[in-house]
Amino acid sequence: MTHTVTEENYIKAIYHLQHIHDKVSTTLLSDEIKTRPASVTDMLKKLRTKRIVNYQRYKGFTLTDIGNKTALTIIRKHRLWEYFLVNKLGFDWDKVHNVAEELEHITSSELIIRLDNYLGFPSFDPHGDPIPDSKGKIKILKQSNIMTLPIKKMVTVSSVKNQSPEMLELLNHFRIGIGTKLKVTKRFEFDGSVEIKIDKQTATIVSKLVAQNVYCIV
Amino acid sequence: MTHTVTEENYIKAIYHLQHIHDKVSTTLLSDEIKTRPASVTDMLKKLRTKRIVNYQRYKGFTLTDIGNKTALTIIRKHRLWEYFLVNKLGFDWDKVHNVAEELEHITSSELIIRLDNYLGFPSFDPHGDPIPDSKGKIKILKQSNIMTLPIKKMVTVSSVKNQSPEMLELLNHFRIGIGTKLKVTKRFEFDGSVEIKIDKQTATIVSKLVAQNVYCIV
DNA sequence: AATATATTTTAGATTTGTCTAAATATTAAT
DNA sequence: ATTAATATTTAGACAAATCTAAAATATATT
Repeated sequence: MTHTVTEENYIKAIYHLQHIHDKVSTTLLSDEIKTRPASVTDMLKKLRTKRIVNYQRYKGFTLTDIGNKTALTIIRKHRLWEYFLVNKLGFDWDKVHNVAEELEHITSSELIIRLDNYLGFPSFDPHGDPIPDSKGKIKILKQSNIMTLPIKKMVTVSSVKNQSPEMLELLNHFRIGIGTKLKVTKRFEFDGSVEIKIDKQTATIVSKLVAQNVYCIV
Repeated sequence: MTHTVTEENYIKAIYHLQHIHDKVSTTLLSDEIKTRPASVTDMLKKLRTKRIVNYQRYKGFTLTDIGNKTALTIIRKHRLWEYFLVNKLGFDWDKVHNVAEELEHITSSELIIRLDNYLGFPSFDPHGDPIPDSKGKIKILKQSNIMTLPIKKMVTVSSVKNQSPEMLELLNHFRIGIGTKLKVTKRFEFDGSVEIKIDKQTATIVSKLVAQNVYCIV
């Protein structure tokens, strides 16, 4: 079964929303995709006939097993391309999302097999997000965000939740990236900000918002 | 100025036809693109308003300077991707066209600059076709096809004119590729076929049609 | 439970790129 | 130089994905 680029973008968006909200609504999806709710309804009907979503009018919708599998292959492609862009072409990790957004829709499956092999079968993309393998299987790490970390324990940054360009720019400025080692040295009750030492050296203070979004392996 | 994928395909097709026919007609283009002449007429009007073609109804059309430049950047992308697919991902040279056909429409110009750099600024793609540089400049080689080669002169295969999968499959079978060294040992008047020695070893006979399509540097 | 508010869906229109069939212009042939 | 054949364009329709405005349904409030 093949899908248009638009269909793939809907599938990916539904998958994404299902993992951050326990209920996905037409409005929520329309907001994510930047279309009108009426357009979402039209697309849901189309995806229903393709057996990608379970959908009944006024009763909400979820991805079917097929839909989930499809989403995972799109995400796999996206993250492999991100890995390629950063580790082979030397892009900054905060500049690759939009390009990968286009590359993920290239249809050749041989291309992805070869790309995966060329990259050495990576398990995580440059933002620390897991790359599904060819069967759609994902490696899950036990991670904690900086807010919940014990004091003075050395940890390794493993992923970033909010991946807006603004957030990534900020982290770049702090020299925080995937793999960076750091420890929490102090917490400030007043505003929730946290003092951290990066690579045992410079002490910096990051806001609560940043601390909540940066995840580490303990 | 940005273009849709469809527009880009038209631009590329016009460019291509202009280089193999001295006059390009609506029908010829419709045949190349596999659409109806009526659709071509519609698109020509659209491309005219975008200043990509000079077009007057019933009087034919040509690419403008802008159109030519646009075509060259698309071709540049196509051929860089072909180079990548063959030389980095290990695709066979006869299997890359369709994938490159998709990749050429990825819009990021930074991507192409970085890809070019990553590949070492190649001047020719895996079929021996020149890759326009970032300014659209093309390196031209003096080449002759096997039909016009002097007897017993050692030459190097530099490009293949007809790049249909069938032709490329045939050349693969003969172990003829870009860079292969060969010499003509005999010509047969009867059907125009030619005996060649590849890499000084095996003598093979190729048909007139093959001989006409394989170009070499003398 | 009745009403107000918010959400979702339908109906009908729009844009892009395509099509068919008919009309018009060009080229070739007698 | 007409006529015949061929090529091109117009007119009108269609599918995909979107939109607006109105209708239908669900949820929240009193």
